[in-house]
Amino acid sequence: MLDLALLRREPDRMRRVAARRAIGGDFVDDVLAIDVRLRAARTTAEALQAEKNALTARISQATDKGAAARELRPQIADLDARIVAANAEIPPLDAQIDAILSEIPNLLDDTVPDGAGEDDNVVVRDSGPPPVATFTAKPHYELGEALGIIDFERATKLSGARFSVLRGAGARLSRAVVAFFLARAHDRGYTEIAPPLLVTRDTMWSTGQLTKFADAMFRDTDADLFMIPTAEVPLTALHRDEILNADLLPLQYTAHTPCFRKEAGAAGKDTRGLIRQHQFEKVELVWLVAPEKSDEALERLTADSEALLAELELPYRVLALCSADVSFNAARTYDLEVWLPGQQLYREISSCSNCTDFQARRAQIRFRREAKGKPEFVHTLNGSALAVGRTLVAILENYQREDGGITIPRALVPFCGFTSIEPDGTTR
RNA sequence: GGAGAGAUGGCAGAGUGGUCGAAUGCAUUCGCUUGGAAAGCGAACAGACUGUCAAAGGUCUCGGGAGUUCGAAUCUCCCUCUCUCCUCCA
Repeated sequence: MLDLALLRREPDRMRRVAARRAIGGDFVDDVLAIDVRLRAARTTAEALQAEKNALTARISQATDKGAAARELRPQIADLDARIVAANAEIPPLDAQIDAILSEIPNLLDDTVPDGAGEDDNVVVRDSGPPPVATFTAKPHYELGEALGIIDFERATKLSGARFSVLRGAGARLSRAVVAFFLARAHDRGYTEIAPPLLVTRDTMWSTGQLTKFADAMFRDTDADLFMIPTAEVPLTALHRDEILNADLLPLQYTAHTPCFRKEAGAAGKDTRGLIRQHQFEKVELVWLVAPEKSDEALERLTADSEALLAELELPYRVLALCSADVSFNAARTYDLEVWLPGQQLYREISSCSNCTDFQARRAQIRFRREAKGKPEFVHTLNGSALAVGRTLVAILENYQREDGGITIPRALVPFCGFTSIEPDGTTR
């Protein structure tokens, strides 16, 4: 949620952001026009109310309250009518502003490169050129099925398209990846959380997902609960409606959860393999920090995610998303992309964003610098560290052997207890 | 799913129609005291909006909404949530 006061103060700034994000900027003038009317209506109503309160106070102070009440009743009745009329104007105006404001995306950081789409994202660094293979690498879905560790056919039988069954070494490897990610997050100071996977509408709204993923979410309509599309939601909303002590900051949380997405807008895209599933696992990192620390926090959060790829010795690159590709909540985003030799392309495996005060304002997450200080909004950041399914994909494709077997990355061996998956699906 | 109890400021907890945004205690902050600290004493201490250079001031909020009344934390109705017991259950 954008700050209305900021919009009022610097409308041109929002107009520029709208242009850079390639969305229409009419809403700026719409909001400002409604805001003028709203404030006028409020002032009028409040002045009348103050008048009435003064009369009521006179009755309270009178010795003969009954007499005073009888005497002032006509005046009060007249004020009442005018107050009702003045107040009636407020809710519709309020609702109009809320409706517009809650659909406006976050401001963009000045460092975000201009661009019209994902092709304009800027590579800021990489782990070097992807290695040249000595044989033709296969895509992970062929490898997985041949090894008997991923079963797409039976998943479809159980649940339809975009689901998968992991089996044997595949399931074990996946679990090891999660354990590895969580262990590293712990080492780096994150507090592990095991959150609910179903959250209320309020929670979902508070982190900005209800707009962004509105059609993309699975939900139970009876209880009006939503299945989380990412652990960002419960982790960020953990301190919703709280005023934190400054010495608690920064808060660093991690969680391993399944994520559920309808992928309604992705019909026909990535239909093969583990890349785009209705249900996938992810380890998420979330920071709550003081505003002046969020730039630095984004670098550290990104570095924490990046270190996992480096330790797994997977080829990757880091992208600064361009203005048109930065998502609704974020002011600035780094994507981590991993090289997939089976498909000869880089693929997103993590997205690390600084959401500044945008989610904090929706979720009312504040902190106080001093005992008597005014509450301020925290800045929230989130990033994947990492997407588990896509990590599995990357491992299969990058660590495949010519005979169809898989070598386990060294860093993972202590977590899964085997060093390879043989062509027949057994482990060594 | 059945029955009952409850929801007040950071916490605990008073307050059943009128100077109540709210006693008191704890916590916190500042001052006095002290060589320093503790104790003691004094003071400050909810959030939002509006207003101002800054103030003063104004409006709203005692889970949420509607109502009764000149006036509601207090009375009425609806909703939500929490707790306890029973039932069920990993």
